[in-house]
Amino acid sequence: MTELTERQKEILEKAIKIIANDGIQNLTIKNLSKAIGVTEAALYRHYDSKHSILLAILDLFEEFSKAGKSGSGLKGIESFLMERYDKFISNPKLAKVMFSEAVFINDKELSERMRLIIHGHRKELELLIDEAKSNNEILTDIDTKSLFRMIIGSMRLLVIQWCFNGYGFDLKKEGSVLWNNLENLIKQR
Amino acid sequence: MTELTERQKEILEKAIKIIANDGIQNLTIKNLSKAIGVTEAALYRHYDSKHSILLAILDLFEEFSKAGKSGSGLKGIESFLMERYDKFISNPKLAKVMFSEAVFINDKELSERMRLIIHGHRKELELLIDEAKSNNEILTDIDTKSLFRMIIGSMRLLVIQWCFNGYGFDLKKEGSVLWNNLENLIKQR
Amino acid sequence: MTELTERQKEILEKAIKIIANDGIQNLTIKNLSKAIGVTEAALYRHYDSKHSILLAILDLFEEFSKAGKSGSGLKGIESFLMERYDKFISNPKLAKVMFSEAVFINDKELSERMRLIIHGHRKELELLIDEAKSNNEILTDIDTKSLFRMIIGSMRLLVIQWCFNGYGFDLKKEGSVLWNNLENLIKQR
Amino acid sequence: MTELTERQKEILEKAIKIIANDGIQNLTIKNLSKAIGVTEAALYRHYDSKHSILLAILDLFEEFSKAGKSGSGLKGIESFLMERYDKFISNPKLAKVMFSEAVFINDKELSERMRLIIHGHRKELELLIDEAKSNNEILTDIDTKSLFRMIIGSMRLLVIQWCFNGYGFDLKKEGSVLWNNLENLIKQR
DNA sequence: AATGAATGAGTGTTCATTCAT
DNA sequence: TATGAATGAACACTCATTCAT
Repeated sequence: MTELTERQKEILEKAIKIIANDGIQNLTIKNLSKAIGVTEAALYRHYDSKHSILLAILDLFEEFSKAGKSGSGLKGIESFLMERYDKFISNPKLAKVMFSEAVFINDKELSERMRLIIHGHRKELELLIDEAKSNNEILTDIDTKSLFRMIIGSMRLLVIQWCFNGYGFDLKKEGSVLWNNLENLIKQR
Repeated sequence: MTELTERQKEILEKAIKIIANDGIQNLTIKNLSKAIGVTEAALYRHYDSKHSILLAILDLFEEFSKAGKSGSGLKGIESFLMERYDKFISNPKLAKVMFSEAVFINDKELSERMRLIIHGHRKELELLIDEAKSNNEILTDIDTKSLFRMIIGSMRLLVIQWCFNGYGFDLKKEGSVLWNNLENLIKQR
Repeated sequence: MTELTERQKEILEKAIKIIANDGIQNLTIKNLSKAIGVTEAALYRHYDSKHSILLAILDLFEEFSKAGKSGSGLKGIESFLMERYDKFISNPKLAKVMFSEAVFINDKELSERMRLIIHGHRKELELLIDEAKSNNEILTDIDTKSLFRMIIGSMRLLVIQWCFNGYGFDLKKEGSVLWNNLENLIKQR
Repeated sequence: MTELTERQKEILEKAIKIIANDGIQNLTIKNLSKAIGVTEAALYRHYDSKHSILLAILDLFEEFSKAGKSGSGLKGIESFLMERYDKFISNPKLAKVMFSEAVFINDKELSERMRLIIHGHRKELELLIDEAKSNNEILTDIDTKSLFRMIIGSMRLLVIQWCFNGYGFDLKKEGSVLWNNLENLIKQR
């Protein structure tokens, strides 16, 4: 919420990079300060603990994954997906960290916040799915939960594959193909 | 694949439990030995390093996720999924760890092995998908990659939800519903 | 209460020595482990924190200052004092630490326990003073609080002088002189 | 003895407060600057090190405990005590710090100066005691050292009790009672 | 097969202090 | 006069591992 200083932005960016590349276990104050090129003590001018750095990363998640609310129903689902692909492309490392839910597992406060963010996304998409059903745009005889799992599950797997392949393919294009195929399947014929 | 002693089995079981509940960061020799009820030094009688314990967990993964090869084509896909659900139910903690790919991220050897296991699964399922296409059991105008992402992606998300909900719903039943819905969508009409 | 191991005794002894000679501020795990001749980590086999080492020192205080209950009334007061002088002589460093109440000031738990120990001593001595009054052994027209302050205050100052003079005089002898003088003053004539 | 600026006075006052309340260990530049409401760096405009702040506190001690030289012999002793009680009441926190000799123990220069101040007081009072003896105002068969220990020891204990009780009783009144009682005991009859 | 004691490297964090602005 | 940013050393403590018993 509060404005971040340049140093704070740098700290978060480098921290995300470390987590994405080498795992949470390698996010140490020492590694982080080395990556930035200052001493360990210097970090504490900008964040008063490692924990607060992780909290700030979660703030970034939240900011990052705020929807643009463009469209409703079936169109809205597509926007939801495509917007997310765009965002992931704009910050691939952050995407990788976001999809490693285990990252925050060992801290009650962090994992709870992560849970809330994910929960928010689900509610948002389920709403769009129900809208699309009401509009008779998609099949109504498949339960919303299953549709959600297909849509988000396949997207998640695609993004994970992209991350673990070193971002080596065009996520947006593959994402479009995936969605077109899925859309055709669930569309009301 | 040498036989595991009782103690070794106990060590792996407790290690998996710790990772699943509290994250990799809390898998320390101290925590592990405490969970088992021996001294830290005692662990080294059974495994000669923490690294080799993690390797043994990956062996378990491999063992665990070996397919029973029952059926081909569409029937094979269903068996593949249902078998997996059964296995996850039989060892929920291991399931949780398996789906946290970030767990092994910070060790080249471990993450490479993990990658290979996942790759094996993909090849296996892609084969079944192509079979089903050849048999004209499922739509042929959807690319195999997309089908794979839908099938496995939705399954993964379902299992993750199950894990993070504390195994609080009937995974097999929900998995069946999910598959039936998806099967109906992709079946040749 | 629980038996101390040889190492634990050594740790406490060296810790007391450091506090007595160089102040609480110099009681660091590093200094302490160096004084003992082991690594810092080794200390944690024997006490699980610096805090618990300080608590153990307070246990020692308590043990140390338990009265032998020899005598009542005026005789009891003398015994109380002489026993204490004997104890201080038997462990001069501990005496020095005991008389630096500020040592534990910055820890709620420690300072509270210290307070209780001191309070116990006061009650004990006040009882003896009141007994001596009842027995008509000492003047009854001086309030007990004042008598307590004279007796214990002068003893404390003597011990402090002894400590800060490097234990350079005969505490027992000086203590006897002090007490004889004070006794003559307060005795019923 | 150069004049202190307002800021310097404030720094010393807050430093004394911190030492009195939370112990020397909590007198850090960070805590001190926070208490004053400036940055850590700002302190160094006014004192060039933590050490020199402590030295300045000792200057204050010296200033603080300079006798008014009102009276000689027995009257002088009373004045000595009552003046001190007045001063302690006027600056209770400083009193508390002054009676925690361990505060300066870990610095050769500081502890030596403290020793000298205390030594000065002793000489001063011993002079008065000897005067009172010469005047035949007090008993001459008690050695001066013992008298000193009774007078100063009991006063010290009273002040310490006052400090650790949160200054919760009337020090002057209790001090008068104590002295009257002691005076009656040692007066030539 | 297990223990108690130890270790060297590393953990997150705080210390007093400096320096450019 | 004061600040924000930095530093090197130290802080209490934990890590995986070793070794004699």
